[in-house]
Amino acid sequence: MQRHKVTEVRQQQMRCVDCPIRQRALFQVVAEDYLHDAQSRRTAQYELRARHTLYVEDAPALMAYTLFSGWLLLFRTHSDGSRQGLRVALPGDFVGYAPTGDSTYSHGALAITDVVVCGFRQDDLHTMIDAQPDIARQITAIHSRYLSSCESNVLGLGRKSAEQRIAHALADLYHRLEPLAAISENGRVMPFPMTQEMLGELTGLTPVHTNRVLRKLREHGLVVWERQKIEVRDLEGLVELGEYRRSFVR
Amino acid sequence: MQRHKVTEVRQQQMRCVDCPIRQRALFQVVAEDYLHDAQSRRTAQYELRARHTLYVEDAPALMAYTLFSGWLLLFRTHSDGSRQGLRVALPGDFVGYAPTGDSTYSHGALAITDVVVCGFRQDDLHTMIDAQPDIARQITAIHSRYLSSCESNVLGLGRKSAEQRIAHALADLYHRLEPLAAISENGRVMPFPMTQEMLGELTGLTPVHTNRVLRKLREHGLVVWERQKIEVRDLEGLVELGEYRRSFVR
DNA sequence: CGCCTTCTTGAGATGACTCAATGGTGGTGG
DNA sequence: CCACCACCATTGAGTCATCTCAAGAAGGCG
Repeated sequence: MQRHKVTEVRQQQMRCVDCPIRQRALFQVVAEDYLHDAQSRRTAQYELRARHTLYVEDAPALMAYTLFSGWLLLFRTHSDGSRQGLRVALPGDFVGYAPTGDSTYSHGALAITDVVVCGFRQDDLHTMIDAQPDIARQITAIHSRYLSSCESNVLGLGRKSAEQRIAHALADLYHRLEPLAAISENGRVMPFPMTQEMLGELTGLTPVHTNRVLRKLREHGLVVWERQKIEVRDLEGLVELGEYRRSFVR
Repeated sequence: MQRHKVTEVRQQQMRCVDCPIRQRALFQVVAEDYLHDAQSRRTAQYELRARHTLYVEDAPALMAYTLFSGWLLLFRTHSDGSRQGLRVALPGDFVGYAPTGDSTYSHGALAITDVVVCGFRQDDLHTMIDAQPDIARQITAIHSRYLSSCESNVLGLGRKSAEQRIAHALADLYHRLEPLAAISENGRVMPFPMTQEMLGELTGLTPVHTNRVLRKLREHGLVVWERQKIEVRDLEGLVELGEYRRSFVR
């Protein structure tokens, strides 16, 4: 437990870019013709600046989003104002889905970097699900992965040391960034637009302790923190320390 | 983090009671005729004794289960052998679902009490989903609730004190037992078949500290622990301390 | 060029853990 | 029917991981 207060977050009116779906992360298995149908629905592309929120917890869940570019931090807020990170969403991820029309978001979503998303109205998604069982299967599959990843977080926060939790988080991001071709050629440097404070929110640590742990990881020759980047010196060691299981994320 | 070792768990061959579905917690919105179809599929009722596992993490997820009677503890195991509880499943809950045929269980399920479950083959569930979008919607709704509850656990383990976490867990169980008519008439006593050790697993605490926290809660006049029972003296206080939000569970 | 955010390090406090021992309680077998 | 045993709950004493408060250094941006 910790009571560290978090830097304030700005709210921003999203600018609608209003162009059709470019990517189909959500729709990989959907037939072309149906995808065409999806495009005719009121989906739209939005831009959001870093440090602004895409949606906030407990608000009516009107839209769900596929992330096109940038990173999002999904989080829950504690009564003392501190944030607990739940998951980092990367390009291709599908966030904010709610199963019924009257649901609220169970968490907030904060733009770590500038972000482009494709928004879907939940109503439309529900209609699509009823028409296309494939989509339903896909959404349950997505939810299962998130659930599994969330369970990993519970295990980590409940049982693992700070070092293990950070190692796990970094190994996770590395393995999820790899298929996005976001890792440098030699496989050592990954982009890391989060602050240490955010990494602490994700792993349940104070910024101060996060920093100390990163120093330890550097001293152990596992990773080196650089502004906006992390050099992974020993991926195997990171995976092993964090007890990262690849299968749990995607 | 804690390294406390957990008492060993027995494996048991499940006895198949081989009688048709009696309850339809999973199928509340499914048309009667389809339910009939479901009964013709190879669903079966099983009994499992307390302290035995229904399924273990990483095993191929062949079956999913609707819990008829008894309590289950869903958990993940840490490399040091300690267990982290994820959720207590109560009668009516649907557990062990996997979205694809080749998935493995992301967690284990341990019988807290003697238990009766109805087992479904995942293959059959998938077939049913494809035929009946309603079921898909229902499963996504169930998953969304579990996900939300899991997110609450992450928030709790990351940000809340031991007292708050235990208060949250007890408030949660109280509110979920109420609709099952499991609370005593005066609304004060709830059945509590878990050991303090298990409650500690669920809240990320050692048995010893769990005990101390329960003493504090008693001294504050919130709850009184009795063998197999908990007397809730101040439900409001419990909810407030644990920051329990009813909507997050069901 | 100066301010603001982020990172870094030190020193001390504290919540939760570990080890250890005692006391109930219910089940089981002689 | 009683005695024993296994499991669970309880309490004490000491340790350790992580937190808090505090201050300084290092970049980036207007």
